[in-house]
Amino acid sequence: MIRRIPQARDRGIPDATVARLPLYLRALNGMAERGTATVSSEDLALAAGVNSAKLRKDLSHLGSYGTRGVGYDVQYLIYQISRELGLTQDWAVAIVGVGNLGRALANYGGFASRGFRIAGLLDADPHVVGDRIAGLVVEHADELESVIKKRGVSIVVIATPATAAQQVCDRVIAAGVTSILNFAPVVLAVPDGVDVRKVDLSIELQILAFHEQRKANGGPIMAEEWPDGVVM
Amino acid sequence: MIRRIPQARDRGIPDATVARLPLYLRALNGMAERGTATVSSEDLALAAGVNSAKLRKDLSHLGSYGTRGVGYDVQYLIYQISRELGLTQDWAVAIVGVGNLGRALANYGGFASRGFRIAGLLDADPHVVGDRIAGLVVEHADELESVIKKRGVSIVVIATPATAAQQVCDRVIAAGVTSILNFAPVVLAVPDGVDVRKVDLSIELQILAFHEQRKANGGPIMAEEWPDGVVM
DNA sequence: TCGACTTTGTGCATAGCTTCACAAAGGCAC
DNA sequence: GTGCCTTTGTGAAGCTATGCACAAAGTCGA
Repeated sequence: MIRRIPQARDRGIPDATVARLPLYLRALNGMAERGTATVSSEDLALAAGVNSAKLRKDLSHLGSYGTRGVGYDVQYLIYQISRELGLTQDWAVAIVGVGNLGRALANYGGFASRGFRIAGLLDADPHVVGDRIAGLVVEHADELESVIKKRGVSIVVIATPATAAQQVCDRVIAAGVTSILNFAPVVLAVPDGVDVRKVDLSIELQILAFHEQRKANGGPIMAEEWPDGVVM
Repeated sequence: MIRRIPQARDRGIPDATVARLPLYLRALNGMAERGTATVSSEDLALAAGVNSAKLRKDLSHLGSYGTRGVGYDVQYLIYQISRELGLTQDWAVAIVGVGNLGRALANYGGFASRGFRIAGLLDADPHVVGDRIAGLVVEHADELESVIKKRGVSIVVIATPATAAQQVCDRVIAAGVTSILNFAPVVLAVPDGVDVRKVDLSIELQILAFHEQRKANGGPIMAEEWPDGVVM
């Protein structure tokens, strides 16, 4: 779950908008690569898979960066969104837990290109410590606090088994980290002021199963359960 | 004209509720393992990391399964939520793209325990085809349609590079699949009736970076001073 | 049986998000 | 400049989600 942070009154950008900005950014980067100079809200919305009114309202929270009758300058908008998201600076990220998932994350190219630098890989298993992955040597989990402090890590990714997650979480918070991305299937308990985002692979499948079952049953309302409140 | 009135037993369950049911289910499973027979909304909400009123409202969409003065029977509630999510049946899942992420997914234990059976691993790379992962032999992507049809695959996980994702998507839809979990960083174009859920690792980090930047800048007060800072 | 106590299920107010629809603003041709 | 065209930015309306607060419904001891 995401803990809400008190936001600026004037420039408090809605959470729903923040969650979509990376989407716009990716669509814009694709356009920039293809040499597109300007783009209308209609076209950008299409590329990002949202409705154009929503896109315009989202962008209006950042400022008035479009030109009426023309659209948005691709490069300028990339810059503004990047700045808003904090991607114009370099973020040092540590990944704790170098199992299959941790390795996948370490090798994922989408991080480096967006200002996220993997500054440490840590694991508690002596058999894994010392391995070289994505150009980094895996360090022992005992080094967690020192890695965080020495390398200025401000975001930690937890990719450990569920049983270890809370302990790792407590330690990184004690070491001053306030942003955590959690892949372990547990609800982490954190004090106020710490942001936790959770990615749960099995939850997504369960949501799909729910909808799939519904399709298979021939519609949203099963005859046997037809409610009294339905009016014809 | 049919008008749907939100009500207990109405099968139209809000998306926000569906997204939380797996969370409750996990908390309940933990309690069942520890031998807890009944649980109050207060305690279950605590374990799932939500507010107890929200939990009760969510559960009320499934039906009236609690006992006032006592709480919810853990086993019974597990059954009801599982049934609602469609987890009492077996789902055959195919994973396309056996890179680091595909391997991580294939080895992830959280699937099998919830009725998701990995029925196929496919990849286009001849060097990977034939590898044995999590008890399955990787098959060539050319076999996609036949694997889907022969093994009754109803959910496909796309863990390919971005460039291959849309093509894979088109093929699985043509083969009759209507539920897709996409890990590739692209917006998939799909016809009506097809469900796509997206997990994007870098988006989550970008959202964290946004909040982290806010904290670092001293919070709401500072925000007011940015707007006209940079001119292009 | 009764009364005290616990906990659910939900009406209601509020907050947040989405979408529509259009005036305002800019470009462009002449 | 003037008029026309395109597209933004946003007020307002409608919809969905959240959380409070409490009546209703149950348990339990005496």
